Amino acid sequence: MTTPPLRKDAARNWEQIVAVARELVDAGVPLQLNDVARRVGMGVGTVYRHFPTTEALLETVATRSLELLVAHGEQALADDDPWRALAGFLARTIEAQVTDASLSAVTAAPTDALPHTTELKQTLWSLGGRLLDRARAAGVVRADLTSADLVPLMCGIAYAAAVHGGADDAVARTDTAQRYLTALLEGLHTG
Amino acid sequence: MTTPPLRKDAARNWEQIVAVARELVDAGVPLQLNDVARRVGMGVGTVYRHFPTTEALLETVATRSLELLVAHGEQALADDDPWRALAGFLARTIEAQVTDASLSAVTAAPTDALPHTTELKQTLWSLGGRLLDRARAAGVVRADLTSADLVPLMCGIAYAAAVHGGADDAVARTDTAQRYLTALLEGLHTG
Amino acid sequence: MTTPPLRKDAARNWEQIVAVARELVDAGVPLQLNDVARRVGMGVGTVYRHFPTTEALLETVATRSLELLVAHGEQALADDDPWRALAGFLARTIEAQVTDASLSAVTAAPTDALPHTTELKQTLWSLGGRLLDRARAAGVVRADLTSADLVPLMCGIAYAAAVHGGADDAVARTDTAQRYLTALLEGLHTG
Amino acid sequence: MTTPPLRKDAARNWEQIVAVARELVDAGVPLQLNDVARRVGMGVGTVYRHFPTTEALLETVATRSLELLVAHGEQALADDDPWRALAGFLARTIEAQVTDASLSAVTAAPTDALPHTTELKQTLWSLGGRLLDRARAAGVVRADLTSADLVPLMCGIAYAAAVHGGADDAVARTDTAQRYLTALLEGLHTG
DNA sequence: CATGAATGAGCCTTCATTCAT
DNA sequence: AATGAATGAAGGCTCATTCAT
Repeated sequence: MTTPPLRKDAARNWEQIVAVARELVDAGVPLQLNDVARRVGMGVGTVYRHFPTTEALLETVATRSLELLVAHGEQALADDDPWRALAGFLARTIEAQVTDASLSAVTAAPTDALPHTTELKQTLWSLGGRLLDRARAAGVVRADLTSADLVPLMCGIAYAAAVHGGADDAVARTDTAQRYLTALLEGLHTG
Repeated sequence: MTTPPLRKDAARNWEQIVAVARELVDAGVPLQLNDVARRVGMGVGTVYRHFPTTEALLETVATRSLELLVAHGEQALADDDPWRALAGFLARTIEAQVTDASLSAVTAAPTDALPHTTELKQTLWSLGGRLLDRARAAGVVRADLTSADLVPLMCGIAYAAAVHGGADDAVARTDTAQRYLTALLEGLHTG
Repeated sequence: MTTPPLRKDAARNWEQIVAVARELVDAGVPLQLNDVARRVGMGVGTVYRHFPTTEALLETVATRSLELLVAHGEQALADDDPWRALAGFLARTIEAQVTDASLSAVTAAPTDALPHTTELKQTLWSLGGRLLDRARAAGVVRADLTSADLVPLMCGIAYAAAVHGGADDAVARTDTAQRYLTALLEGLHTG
Repeated sequence: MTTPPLRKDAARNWEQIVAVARELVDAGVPLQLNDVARRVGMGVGTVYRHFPTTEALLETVATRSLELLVAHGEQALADDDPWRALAGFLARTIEAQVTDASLSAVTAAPTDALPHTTELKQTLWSLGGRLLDRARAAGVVRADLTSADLVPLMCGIAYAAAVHGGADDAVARTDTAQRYLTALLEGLHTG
């Protein structure tokens, strides 16, 4: 549910705004509501009506990625192998973070602008926690790793890949990030 | 050498500016040259004469930490145990990053304002590279880890600790960071 | 007659809008048509249809007070004692002004948005004028006081009480205003 | 002391800003810092440096009037006749309020932007209080009139004159105001 | 008739940088 | 060399009013 407003034309505007915002995010341009408005060719007020703050818009852009991750997390829980399930989930998370700049920003943010974002994040952390618990119960992961570490570690790896790779070349960044994740997982793996 | 200008009073001004900037950095306040000038009780022009940009001032604040790390890196090379030398060096690096906000910013920056900063960073990366090479030669570290990964990984861990711990409580952040480093080193260690 | 439109549902809308507006006025919140619409749960357009401007709505809110004052003025004319009649009328006027923020605004305004408001105000000034004329004819009031002074003086006293008393505490403001009126009347009284 | 900054050119700017602001105030145009800047032909920042808020500028414009009133109040204290002293002081106050729109605004404001304004206002109220006390001690004024009533009453009379006279024609407004003051004083006078 | 999305002028404020004194 | 006043682009946000649905 991405909660687009009801009226047909308003919905189209909403879509357009988000689309332009996504392009800007992908291009590494910091979101500015006035700027977005100008690019979409709408009045500032329209953009403000749909997204009262930059954060609200950014979170909306990040929503799709969050939802995909949630979907994957739920599938992962069906995996018999607790370690494979956890590792796969984390790999997907990293890939998404590195690919989608809005996701890394929203993930690292301590507070959210939209309730929906908070829900999604909580769902996601909870899925991660369950995957981690299963792994810990199976004795395949370091005992001192808690579910509160998952998000920071994923953010850290994505950040490391960004520092390594510069702003451009998402592919290279993805490779680097997966390499870092592999090393880290090696360190977290037990049994 | 931190390149203080020659004349006595100018040198005192320089020191004062850096001192105030360090306080601001430690307090988490973003550096603004006008702001610094007001707090030091000098004209903006004076501050601009010494530090043409915010980055120049920030790098100057970071210099001490960089120098200390270099010093430690050189000592580490004297250590007989290649793994212990590398691990110790990285531990110090992380601790410094978490403790000194200017350091993490300068370290992650792709470009430098001051030539001196570039030199220091290169020296430091080179020391890290040599420590890594020794460890690789001794077969105690994953072969796919290159010296270009060291900085990003350290930045990533510091970032992860920041995401975990929030802005306050440097002690808790340090603990977290060391825990993350331990896990990562476990993954990098071989033999 | 406060001119409510004819159709039943439209009339209900009209009532609701005015009711909410009165609450806002009483709470000291500046009227904004958008704001009112949101609070009433109607579209802006509906509110605009009924009240083309903020002033129109404000005047409508003030209408009840104006009508009550007119009623009192008519009763006052029946009083045998010209001075008591005038003084009583002014006391009521002041009380209303201090109590009802919409009234003071509408009273002091040089122009009106609604013809009905203009009528009411003229009726009221005319009543005041007749009360004043009677008093002057009886020689109980300063000769240099004209009917054109009545409104300004009442507005002035209400304003004075507001300056004295701050925004809150309508009771204290009423007391103050009556005290000021008493002093002024003492000055206006003759014979 | 109107505290103009020290440097020669800055002082000239300060003067120009205040001069333009005074014109705007006299013309009944609401002060806006950007607007003032444009009219003076300066950058916005310059105006903001001198006057951080609209209120600060308005109070600066009002300062001259406040100072003149203080001066008159001090002279009034030298008058042997307590009633004449008080009445004269109030007459001057009213005249200034009616003539200078900045003064009436600043006088009625519950809080001040500039400390200097607060000082001046307090000095003025204190002078008024002393004149009132003398009159009360001499038994020539109503006992229930306190020094806290002086300001509100003066503001009220000025407001009444404004309601009566409309925006233009300061002369007519002054006459009206003095007439109202006369009536009020008659009411306050005793003995 | 009712709705409420869209508009965009207009106001406010900050801050990096320059340059006259 | 030091000072700090001036600049003005840039960005943020609100709100009265219109008009397509």
